[in-house]
Amino acid sequence: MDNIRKLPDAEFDVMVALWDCSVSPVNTAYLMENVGKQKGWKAPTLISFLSRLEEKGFIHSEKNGKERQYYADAVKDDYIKCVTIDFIEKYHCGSIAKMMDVFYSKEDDSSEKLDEMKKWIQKMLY
Amino acid sequence: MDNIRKLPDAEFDVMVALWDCSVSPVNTAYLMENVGKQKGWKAPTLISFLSRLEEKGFIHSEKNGKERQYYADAVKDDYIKCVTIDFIEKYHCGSIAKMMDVFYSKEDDSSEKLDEMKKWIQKMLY
DNA sequence: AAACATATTAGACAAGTGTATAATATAGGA
DNA sequence: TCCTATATTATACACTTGTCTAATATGTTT
Repeated sequence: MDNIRKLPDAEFDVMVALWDCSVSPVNTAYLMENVGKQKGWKAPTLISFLSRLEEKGFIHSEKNGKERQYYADAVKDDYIKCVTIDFIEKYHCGSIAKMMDVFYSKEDDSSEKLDEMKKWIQKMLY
Repeated sequence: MDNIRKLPDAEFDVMVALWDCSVSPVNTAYLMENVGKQKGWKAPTLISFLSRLEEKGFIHSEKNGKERQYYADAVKDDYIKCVTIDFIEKYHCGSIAKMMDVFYSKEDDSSEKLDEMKKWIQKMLY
């Protein structure tokens, strides 16, 4: 329920890489391979983001020889849930239904979002 | 479908005030009354945000005597729709259903969000 | 031990954002 | 017309974010 600090884009991308890898810890080389490269970052750029994430308490690291190993501390689902709640609050008065309205208009009653939601509800109800 | 530029928090708050007022144009005094005051801004702070919004093409203004009148140009629903689509893309792989998963867990089958969605779907289906 | 290769650190810088102070313009009254 | 009150403008400044270059540290090879 606490308000997790919202991360800037680049730091979030790094977190995703950390969250989505099967092993832990990982080193900078791994992260360069998995996000840095696609983003076109130089190694110090990546490490800069990692330092900031560490300051913010999202990760911690250990020096191992000349390398450094990184561990994610924040929990992905918790973070995503927080930002999602904040988002709905800010842009849709806290109402999921209001948010859905955005995707549905009288003229367009073939909304894929509506279908998607129907399926989702069905699944939830069995 | 264009990617509307995402506004920083303070500028968005000003836009909301502009969008949600019944008249147009409005002057700075009105906006101070309706957002500035609650936020604790000094007049030049508000005007600073207004100038930036004008640069970004979200509003335009006309000088009238010693005052200035502001007009919203961007459309609220369009903007909200854009940021919402971007959000779902970034945090939920573009899937509303995945987003709903965040609010639903096996242990907690009394989710209010689920109820809200059931009602929404019902309404949509009549 | 000296030299190399490579990873990390320190520091820097521009752009964007939140915010304000000081300067200027202008409507209205004395 | 001159003064006053008030709105606007011009600037400025600190912090955050994205990004990097130059400096430093360390494991490896000779």
